[in-house]
Parts: sequence; structure tokens; C-alpha cells
Amino acid sequence: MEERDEPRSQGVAIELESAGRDVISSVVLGGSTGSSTSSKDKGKNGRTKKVARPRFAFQTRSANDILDDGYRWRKYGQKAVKNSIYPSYYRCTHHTCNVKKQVQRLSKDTGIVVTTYEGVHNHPCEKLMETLSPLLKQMQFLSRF
DNA sequence: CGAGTTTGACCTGCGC
DNA sequence: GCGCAGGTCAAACTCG
Repeated sequence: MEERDEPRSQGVAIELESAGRDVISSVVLGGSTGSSTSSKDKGKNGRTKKVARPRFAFQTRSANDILDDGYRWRKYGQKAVKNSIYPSYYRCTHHTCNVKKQVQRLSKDTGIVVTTYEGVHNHPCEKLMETLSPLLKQMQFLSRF
């Protein structure tokens, strides 16, 4: 997987429409802010590639860990870390998409889920398109007038 | 039968 | 240099 020029969205505050679930706060972590772009490349079989990708995290209050953002996620790991929380690691199931996300609960408040996205999707969200296409058609129809 | 989850092992970075 | 902690892989398992 080669790294393409991704739109760097560092320093941009993300505002989410809290449709159904309430987003408490959203934080953008400067993933590609120079420091992490240090060429500490591994010579070992291309694993753990240090690729500068935008990272952003936000907290949501939700009963389920996986917030349905329209993309399909496949879990690839869960590891016990300190603070006695068990963050889960997810990947986008699209072949061309190497977006990762880390989901962890707050040890203080287990009702709050911290979701950290790493990378941006380079493919359209199928569920979103599914939802939007009739709307788009309607808009195109209306725009004729 | 295929897609997704679980889980333990393995690898790497970093602090001491 | 060593040990620990975090992150990833991959085989086995489960569910639709």
C-alpha cells in the first residue's frame, strides 16, 4: 500500500452533527505536524510504516463501542493497556482504504467512548451513498427549475 | 461458505 | 542493554 497525498486536516476543528448520538467533544491530534514525519523508517519487511497521516479523535456518549459512521470496520486486535481499559483496534474493510481507528472507553465514565481515527477514507461511504442517492436525485430534479 | 471476531503470540519503540 | 507497554498479525472460531 503506497501512501498517497492525503488531505492533511491538521488544526481543523471538526464539527459533527449529533444525529442520534451526542458528540461530547472532538479533538484533532496533529498527526502530520512534522514531528511524526521523521524518517524513522523501519527496514524490516515494511511493517510499522511511519506514514504521516491525519489523526483525529473525538469522544461520544454511546452504549455501543462502534459508532456506525457508515463505513465497515473489521476488528484486528484488542489489547489490555494501563488504566484497566481495553482499547479495540479496527480497520476499514475496503481494500484500497487503510484507515484505522482505535476505540476505547473512559475508565472514569464507561458510557463515554473515545474514537481515534487514523487516516482518511479514499473511497465513498457506501451506506452514506445509499442514503444520499435518492436525495441527490431529488436535488438534481429540483435544480432543473 | 464467507465475512467478521477473538485471542494469544510476536514485534517494535521508548524509557530507565 | 533491558524490560515494559503499545500495536499488529494471523490462526482458529463464530455467526449469518
